[in-house]
Amino acid sequence: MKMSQLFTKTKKSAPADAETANAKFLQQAGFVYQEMAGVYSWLPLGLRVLRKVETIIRQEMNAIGGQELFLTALQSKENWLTTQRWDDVDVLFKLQSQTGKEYALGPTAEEVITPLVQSFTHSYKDLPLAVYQIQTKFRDELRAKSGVLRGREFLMKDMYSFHTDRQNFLEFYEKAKEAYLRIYERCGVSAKVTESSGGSFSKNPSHEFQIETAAGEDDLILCRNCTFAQNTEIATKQSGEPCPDCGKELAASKGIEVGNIFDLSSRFTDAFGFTVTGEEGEKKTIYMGCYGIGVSRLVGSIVEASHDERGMIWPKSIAPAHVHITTLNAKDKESQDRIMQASEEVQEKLISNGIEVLWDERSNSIGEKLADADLIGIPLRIIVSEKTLKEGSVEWKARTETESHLVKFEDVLEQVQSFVAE
RNA sequence: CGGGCUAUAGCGCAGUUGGUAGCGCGCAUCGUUCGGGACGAUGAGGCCGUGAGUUCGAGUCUCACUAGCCCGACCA
Repeated sequence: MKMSQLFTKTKKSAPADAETANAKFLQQAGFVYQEMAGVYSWLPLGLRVLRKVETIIRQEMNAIGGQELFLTALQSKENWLTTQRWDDVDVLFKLQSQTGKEYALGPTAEEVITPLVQSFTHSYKDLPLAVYQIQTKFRDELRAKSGVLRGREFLMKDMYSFHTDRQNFLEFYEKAKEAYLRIYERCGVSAKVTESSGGSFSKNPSHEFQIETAAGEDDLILCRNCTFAQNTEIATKQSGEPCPDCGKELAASKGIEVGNIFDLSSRFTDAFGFTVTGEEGEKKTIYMGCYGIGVSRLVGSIVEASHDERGMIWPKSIAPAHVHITTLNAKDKESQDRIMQASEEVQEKLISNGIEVLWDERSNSIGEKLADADLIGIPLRIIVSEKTLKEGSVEWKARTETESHLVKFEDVLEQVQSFVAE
C-alpha cells in the first residue's frame, strides 16, 4: 500500500473537541471519520485494524463451535412485543415505514435469532448449538461519547448458544469465557474478568471483560499483579486491601467494558414458545447464553491502552500493516532514483513473503513523514535513505523503541519475519 | 434528559466601543530545501451553524432552534 495512493490524509492537529486518545488519534490519522455524534465511518487504515480484530474473533468463536451467520439489522416490532421489550428497552431505535408500520433497528439480536433457530430446531438432538454474527448495532444512547468507545452505531460480535440442559450451558459458558480472554490477549491487550453487577445477586452467571484505562466508564478494584478485578458496583474489596488471590495491594482504577457474557436462561425461548422434543417425547425447555464483544469499541480501547504523545502504538497482531517503509528524499535525482528503487525492492521482497507494508514514498519533508509514521503507529518503521543506502542497509526502529539501528538489505526479510512472528 | 462550553475557509483559530472578513496550516502553480510537520513568491477558497428580532447598519447585541464536545443521570 503506497501512502501517496491512500485517499485519506493525516492531519497536523487532532480535532479540537476530541479529548480521548482514540477520538484524537483515530481521526487525526484518518482511521475513522465522524459523521455524527457517536457515529463513525471506518476508512482504509482503520478498517484494516477492524478486520484483523474480526478475524481473531472469528477464529476463536469457530474454535468453540460457533457457526457464523449474518442477521438483519431491521427487526420486526412484533418480536419485540413478544418478548415485551418494545416499551422497556429505552435505547431501542424505532422507525416507521411510509405506511406507518413500525420496526426496530437492532441493538442486539435475541428477537431475531430465537425464532430463527426455533424454525430449524425441533429435537434435543439438534442441540447444543452456538451461532454468532459480526454486525452493526444501533443503540439510542442519550449521550454518545469518547470517540468510538460509546457510539449510537457500532460493530458488535454477538453469539447466542442454545442448550437443553443447564450443565451443558455452564460448560459452554466457561469455554466462551476462555475464548474471550484469548481474543483480548491475541489483540495485544489484557482484559480482566469481573462479575457483572446485574448477575451478582442472582444465580445466573454474568461476566464483563474490562480493559483498564482512564477513558473507561466503570470503576474497578483490581490487582495489577494477577487477574483479580471487581466492579465497584458490587465490589466486596476496597483499594489498599490485600488481593484475595495473590496478596498484593488492590488498586482503584477505571475500566472500559469490551465484552460481556451472560445467562439468558429461558427468558427468550419461553417468550417465543421455543421447546424441543426430548428423548421421552417430552417438551424440553431451552436455555440460552449470550456473548457480546464490541468490536469497534475494542479497537478504540486498544488505542486508549496503547499510545504515546505522538500517536498510536498498534500491537503487531492487529496493526494496519506490519511494516512502515519511509523513503527519504535525496539531494539529486540520480540518488533519489536509487533510493526509490532500493525501497521498492525491499517492499516487493516483503510483500511477496506475506508481509504487509505501508510504503511512504511521498516527496513530503522528512519531519512530516516521521511524524506520520509515529501517528499511524505501525509496529516497525524501516527508513531507506542516501545514508542507509551507503551502508547497504535500512534503518530499523520498532514503534515502541526510541533507538534505531541499521539492518543490511539481505537480512531485512528474515529479521522482519522474526519480528512479526514474535 | 438536566447542567456547562462551543459554532467564522478543508483543519486550528483571531475578529476591538456594532461600520461590511483576517491569520496559521492545508490546497494549486513555480522555485529553493531535505534526518523530526523547512522556506520564498503567486493564487484559489466564506450564506460568519439556521431562523427571527433590535438597528441607518449585525460575525459582533437579543431570542428561538440546530449541531458538536464535556459533567451528570441513563446504558435493555
